[in-house]
Amino acid sequence: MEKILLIDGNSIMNRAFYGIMSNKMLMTENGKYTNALYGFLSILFKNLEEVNPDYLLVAFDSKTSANVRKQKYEGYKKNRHKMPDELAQQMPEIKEILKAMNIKYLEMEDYEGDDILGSCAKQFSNENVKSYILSGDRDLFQLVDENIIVRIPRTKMGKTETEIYDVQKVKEEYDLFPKDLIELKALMGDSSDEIPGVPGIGPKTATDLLKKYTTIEGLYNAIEKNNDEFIKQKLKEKLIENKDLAFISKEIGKINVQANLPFNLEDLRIKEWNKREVIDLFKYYKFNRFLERFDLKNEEKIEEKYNEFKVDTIIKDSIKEINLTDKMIYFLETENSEDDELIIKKKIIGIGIYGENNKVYYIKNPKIEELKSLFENDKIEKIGYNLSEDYVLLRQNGIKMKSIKYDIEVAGYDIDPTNVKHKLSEIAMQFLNIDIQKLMPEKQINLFEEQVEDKNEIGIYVLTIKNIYEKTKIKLEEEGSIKLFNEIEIPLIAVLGEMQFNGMLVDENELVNFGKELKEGIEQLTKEIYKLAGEEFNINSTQQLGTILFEKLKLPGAKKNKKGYSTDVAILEKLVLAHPIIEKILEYRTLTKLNSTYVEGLVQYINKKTKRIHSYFHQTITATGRISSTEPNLQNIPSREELGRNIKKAFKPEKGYVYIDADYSQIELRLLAHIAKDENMINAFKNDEDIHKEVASRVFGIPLNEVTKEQRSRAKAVNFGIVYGITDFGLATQIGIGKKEAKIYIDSYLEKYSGIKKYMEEVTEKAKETGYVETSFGRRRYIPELKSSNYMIREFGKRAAMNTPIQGTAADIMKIAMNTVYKRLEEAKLDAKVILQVHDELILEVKEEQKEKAKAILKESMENAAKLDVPLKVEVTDAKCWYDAK
DNA sequence: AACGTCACG
DNA sequence: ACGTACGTGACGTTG
Repeated sequence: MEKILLIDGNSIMNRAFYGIMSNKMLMTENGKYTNALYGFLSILFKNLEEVNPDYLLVAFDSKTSANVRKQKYEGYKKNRHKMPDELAQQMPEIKEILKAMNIKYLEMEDYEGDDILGSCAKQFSNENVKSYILSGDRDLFQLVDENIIVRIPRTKMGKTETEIYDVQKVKEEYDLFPKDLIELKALMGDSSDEIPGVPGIGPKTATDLLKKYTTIEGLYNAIEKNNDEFIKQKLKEKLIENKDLAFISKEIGKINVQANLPFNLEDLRIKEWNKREVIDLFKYYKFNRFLERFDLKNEEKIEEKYNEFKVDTIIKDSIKEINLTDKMIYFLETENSEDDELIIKKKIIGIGIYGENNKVYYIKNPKIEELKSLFENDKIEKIGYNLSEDYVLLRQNGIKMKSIKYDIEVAGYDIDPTNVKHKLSEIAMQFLNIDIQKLMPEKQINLFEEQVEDKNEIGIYVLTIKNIYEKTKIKLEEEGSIKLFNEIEIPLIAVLGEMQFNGMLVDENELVNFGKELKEGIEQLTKEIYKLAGEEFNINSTQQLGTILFEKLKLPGAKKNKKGYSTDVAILEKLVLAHPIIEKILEYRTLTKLNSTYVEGLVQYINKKTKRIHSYFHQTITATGRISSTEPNLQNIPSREELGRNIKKAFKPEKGYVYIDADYSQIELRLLAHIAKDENMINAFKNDEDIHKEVASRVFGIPLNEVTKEQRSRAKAVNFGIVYGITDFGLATQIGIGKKEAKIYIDSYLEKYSGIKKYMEEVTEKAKETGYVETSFGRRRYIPELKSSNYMIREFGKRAAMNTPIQGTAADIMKIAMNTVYKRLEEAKLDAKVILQVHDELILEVKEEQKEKAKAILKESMENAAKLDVPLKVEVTDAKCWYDAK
């Protein structure tokens, strides 16, 4: 049920005035009284908090509103003290404050505040709204019913408390129902409002009478009919004598709930404040407590900051008019394009360039030649946001950006790679604590209702970039990440841009033909599965499949997940022998995965003009420093299974070119050996041993030449597990053994490779102390999970702490290698392009005659990317398609 | 949008 | 007694 808070403005101002005055007269410097304002707002905030209403109204008495009742009885409020000046001054002021807070208030000529509140409460009750009337006046109790509650604020020892009157509370206090209070007032009167009542009758007598006769009508009826044996003679005389007064009193004491309200419920819904205005008023009245309470001080600081953000945008027709000497902070304005020959489907439509003193030059539709001479000038260092996208945008206009100096998005990532913020507005919020949307000029609408462009938007982006640049640079230096940023990440931007621009040539026919085979298989399998299931269902629906397998076919080993039965490979593989349908489902899954993700999924990304797939390579996504690939993801093209590997046959270089494919052998294990400084493992790599076999020999305590295939494979799983931050459960499920056995393997491993054991202990310990772990190149990842109160989350934090330096250092090394390869290929002026990186694999597309040179450069660059206690080993092949590169 | 599943290193 | 190996992205279903 929705709630409305109805406030008796005069009554609460009155209470606030006298309540606060008794403590201390609040005043501003120029002698204005503010105590009633302050008190009113205190009471308002407290009640808003406690009631949490959906609607809100403040009702005031108007100058003439008492006249209606005065006409009926001239003594009504006749001798009431005039409002003291100190309070009267504050009445218009509270209304100003209410306006700024977007709170509706009302006064009506013929109705007193009470009448307005009563009318609202009764009328909105029909709209299923519960009313909370806030007043200092107990007259309002007559309105109380199951949907109307009266709240009376009370100051007690300097604290404001609230008394809440519902039907029961009224009954307890008056021994009468709320509606009977009208009758009560008719008899006993009300001295404060000067309602006469029947002279000589007090609360006790009145209540007794009403309990017998309910209403004054009932009472006088009884007297007329002489049914009045309980009424003493003297009392009876008083009653008869003052009958008129009693009825007049009833009439003027009764709150009018029939007022014709000049608004509807929805108009009263609580709205946001006009913060600016509220701040100004609170500052003027020196309501510091409220400024603090609503965090308006901070708001105030932001306002100041926003003022500092005033940008002066100067329109120029040509880039030539701008005098740039050594650096350029800029923002490219783009719009989406339909041109499906583009690699990134965006057009450059403007550029903003930082001048000095918050001046930004803006050029609409810059000429390509001018952009070219600017961006290819290596004397001018480029500072901006998401430069790898700009790189490609310019590249597809024939411009090769030189001298990339600073990317604020990459900077934010290097400061904290778990930052999920990538939009410029989010980065601005994070580092500058400003909402750039608020800085944007209001969009103007012209006669044709088209939005008029505003040069200032670009100006604001540029200024934002400049300020984030200055802020993050300091942070990078403080955290010791500046070297990583300058020497690894920044040079990589162009390489990633090149990779996206180059793309990978894909033979669409080959892919589509493979898709046809898959689809035939899928069709056949679908029929067989329906037959084996005895009905048709959606095989792709894990829910429907679960029902078929575990309810209809009653197969064993059902495991539940959030949505029903689990049907993943691990579960299904255990059931292969239980029912022939399982094998078909597994095969169906393989084929549909290949078809939808790798045939249909890839085909749609083949560029119409280049016939290539140009994936994005993201530098600011992963927690460890790896890059990621999207639209499509070329880092998860099937490789492990033969059928899936066929996809790679469609990836082939242009005629006259070959792929050079290099991958790091065991890079993560090598790094584990190096970082942990484990002698046994370092020696194994120095001697170029088969590491899995070597581990099997030590862990199982058998001579090298007696290690079986099975033992080697288990040792391999242990090696992987160690890098991930092994658990007995994880290892057990991976290789299909029991938890106990897995634990024996792990313990034995850690005993034989004690350096690794020590490293795992130390890295988690240090991470707990400092809150972060680091790679060998100073890439930092914070691991707040280590401080979690949740055991699972803490354990996860430990595994991340163990894994990140290894995975992350491998990522750093690959990035270094990529930078070197790119540079060396350029220097050697080879017809060779970097086209793909898959974490430990790097692929070039090279003119056939130059393949040996390129091979040597690739291998050397990768192997010498870092000097470690173990050699880095790289295996390199050339091939006529990706499939053949093994 | 969340979830389950599965492709990769 | 609990629920677990690290890091990703894409697809289909479901609500």
